[in-house]
Amino acid sequence: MRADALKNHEKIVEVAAQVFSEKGLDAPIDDIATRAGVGAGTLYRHFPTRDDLIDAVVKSWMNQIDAAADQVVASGAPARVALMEWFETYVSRISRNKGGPAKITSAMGKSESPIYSKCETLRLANDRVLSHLRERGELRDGVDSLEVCRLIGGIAVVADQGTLPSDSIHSMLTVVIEGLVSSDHAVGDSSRE
Amino acid sequence: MRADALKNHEKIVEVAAQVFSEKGLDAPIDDIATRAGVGAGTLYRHFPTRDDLIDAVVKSWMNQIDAAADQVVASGAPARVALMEWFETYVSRISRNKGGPAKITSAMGKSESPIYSKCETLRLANDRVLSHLRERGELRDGVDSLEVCRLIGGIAVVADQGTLPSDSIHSMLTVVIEGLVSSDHAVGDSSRE
DNA sequence: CACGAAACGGAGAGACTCTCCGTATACTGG
DNA sequence: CCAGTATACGGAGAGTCTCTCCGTTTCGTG
Repeated sequence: MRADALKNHEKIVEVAAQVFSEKGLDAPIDDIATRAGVGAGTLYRHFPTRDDLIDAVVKSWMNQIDAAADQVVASGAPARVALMEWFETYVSRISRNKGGPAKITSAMGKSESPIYSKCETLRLANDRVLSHLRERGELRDGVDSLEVCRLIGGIAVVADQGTLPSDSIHSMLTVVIEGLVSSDHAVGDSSRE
Repeated sequence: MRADALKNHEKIVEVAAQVFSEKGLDAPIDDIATRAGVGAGTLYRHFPTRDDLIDAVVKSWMNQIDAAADQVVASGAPARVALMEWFETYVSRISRNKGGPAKITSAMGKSESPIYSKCETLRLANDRVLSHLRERGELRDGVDSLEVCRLIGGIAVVADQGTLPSDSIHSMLTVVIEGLVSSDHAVGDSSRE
């Protein structure tokens, strides 16, 4: 790769991250090109589709997902607490940019998507958390990791469009979590309201 | 209203229903105008925004929602069965057109939306089903009707973008249902897999 | 330093939304 | 039945965005 090409590549990703966080993932591509000081043609050569650009932007914070999952597993917290913490992290990460939940969740399980590898990272992290709880017998049978990702993704998508009361996400997550934990693990006192 | 205006109004709604079902709710407005044999100006005068048009199209099948809810209530089925039937109806109705789940669920609770009244119909129907089950003590405490609509809407949104395995929706609904039913109502044999 | 490959950039085509306003048509009173 | 007017029509066109094409510029090597 030529030096000027590399410089432009980095500049575009940097600016895209900025613009995406200001205007959401639907921000005009031309805006990004202009603000990066390159022509539209240059941007499209580096990133043929919008998803390729998103992929590059998202890459930087994806490893935080792994760390969060590992931490939840290591904490050894009971299922309800662990899942709530993990799911809230999951939702907040994919919701970092407006339009993010829809983009990411719709690419889940589609191996041809440019952002598939990021979705895999999410799914595998989720899998680690679920497997850990399953080993301890705290999870209902027949729970599939990909479906849980979609379920949580669905909540994030809904939350992303229009402003929900802040505790609304929490309530929805509670329902899902109750649906996931094994029924022979009674609800603790504090969880009931 | 002048006779020609009325005729155009009806024609536009009829064509829009057709086009929306072919191309989804994002179909070009101009296409609808052309196929209805009117100018763009005419269409926009009748329906200033896309949502106004969607509202008119959706109106026709919204009463089927009420009927479905009433039937589920009248059947007296146990919570898990009743909810599954109701939620599957809910999902399939709002998914009739591509883009429908997102449109409808994002307008949920936003009284300024042109399709708010349709969302209210959905929410109230859902409320009837939930209230009925709550009276019979089959529902967990603290379940809010609007949040359940959003939760199911989230599943529908995810299902709407990209083709999911057909039983995937069923599995996700199962999780939500398990999270909604009261924990002192044990799972029946057939529901476990 | 010169030359070929690599990269640049912006003009412009195509798709879509939405408005504006000159023209045409339906209704009403005489 | 025939104005006259309010109402409605329609499509040209401006604005926005995406994406491509290709003439021009720049890099880096021999």
